Amino acid sequence: MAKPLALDFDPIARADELWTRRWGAVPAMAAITSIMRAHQILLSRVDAVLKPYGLTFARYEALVLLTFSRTGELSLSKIGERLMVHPTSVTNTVDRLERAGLVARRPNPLDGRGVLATITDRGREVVEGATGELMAMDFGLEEFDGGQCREVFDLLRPLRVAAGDFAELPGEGSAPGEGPAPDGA
Amino acid sequence: MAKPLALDFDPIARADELWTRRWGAVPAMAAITSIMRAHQILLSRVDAVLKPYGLTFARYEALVLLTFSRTGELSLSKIGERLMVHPTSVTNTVDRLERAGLVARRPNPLDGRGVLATITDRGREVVEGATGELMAMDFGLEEFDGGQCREVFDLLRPLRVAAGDFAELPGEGSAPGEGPAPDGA
DNA sequence: CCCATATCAGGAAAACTGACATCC
DNA sequence: CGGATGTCAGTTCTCCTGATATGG
Repeated sequence: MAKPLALDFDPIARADELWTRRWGAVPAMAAITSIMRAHQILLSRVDAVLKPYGLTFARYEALVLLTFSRTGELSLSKIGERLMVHPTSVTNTVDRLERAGLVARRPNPLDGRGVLATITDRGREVVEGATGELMAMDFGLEEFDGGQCREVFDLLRPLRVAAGDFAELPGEGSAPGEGPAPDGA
Repeated sequence: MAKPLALDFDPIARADELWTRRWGAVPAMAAITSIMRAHQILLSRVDAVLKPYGLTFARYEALVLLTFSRTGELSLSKIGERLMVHPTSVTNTVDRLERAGLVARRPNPLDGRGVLATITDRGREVVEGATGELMAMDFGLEEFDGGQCREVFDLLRPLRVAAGDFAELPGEGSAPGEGPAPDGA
């Protein structure tokens, strides 16, 4: 597509060699660099698909989250909590979704301080369309099968636990996808 | 540190359940979300360490790259190639490093179009100090051992290959750090 | 009163596009 | 000339830091 293969060697593996020679073995260096680059690649792939919908991945995630709630609405604080983003970022995200007519704001009847974001019909249409395209390209992970995706999830999970994203529940079982649900929904 | 455990469940696993119920199993969704979040966590950890040095991770990477070259200097185009960033981003990064006195620019004597970025003595001091601190905290991957870091690298490598970062060389061996891993997958 | 919720102002960082001068 | 190298201008997006009005 764009670049016809810039390098004839793996830049991260090369850096790891030089690093080891100078400062000793630091496997974490290759790992973090890999994650950074993977993030960059995936974000660009996904954003390219989302662009025609006027969405970014962050906005898309917020929209999906709303479709997951029974009533189609959530308080901004809950959105921030689930998506692990700052309150000001939530405000910004909802602002843009609102301006695009994909969500609507309304005061929380149960809490005078709070604001609820409600997904609109157009919002649901957009999510539906974008999701179809994203699923068709496996969210940018086309070269990974289900097992490898699962490996990524499992491997990275301890990091999220350590970061305090959530408490490890002993009885739950961490499985996404399979688990108690076989396939039939 | 900051938040006392916001959730009592794994938000990604939860999303995956709801997703499966609505659109069918899409293991890529949990994988990409995990990578996005891991990126965010690691970047915030590393940037916190780098901040006192007036560095970001991107600038730190550029600085390290310069120490890897024998002469301590590289053309901007080569920096961009290795770090996988756009020319304008390289210009910006070098601008800031130059303003901080960590690198110096000079015209490339071998190519009138080119510019070389040379690391200064202060630049070397700063890299040395920052690297010591980063290694002490395993680049934010303290909860991972060497084998797990290696797993992350191996798992994510096909993505970089597919993105055209570099050509897969058959004779080379992909191993960073040690050679053939004992832990046969 | 203290805390939570949300917003606003403003700044920093990174990425991208397009245009451009320069040189191979 | 076509192509590569940097730079500049300008836009978008995200994140973060206060400060603030309002309500629990």
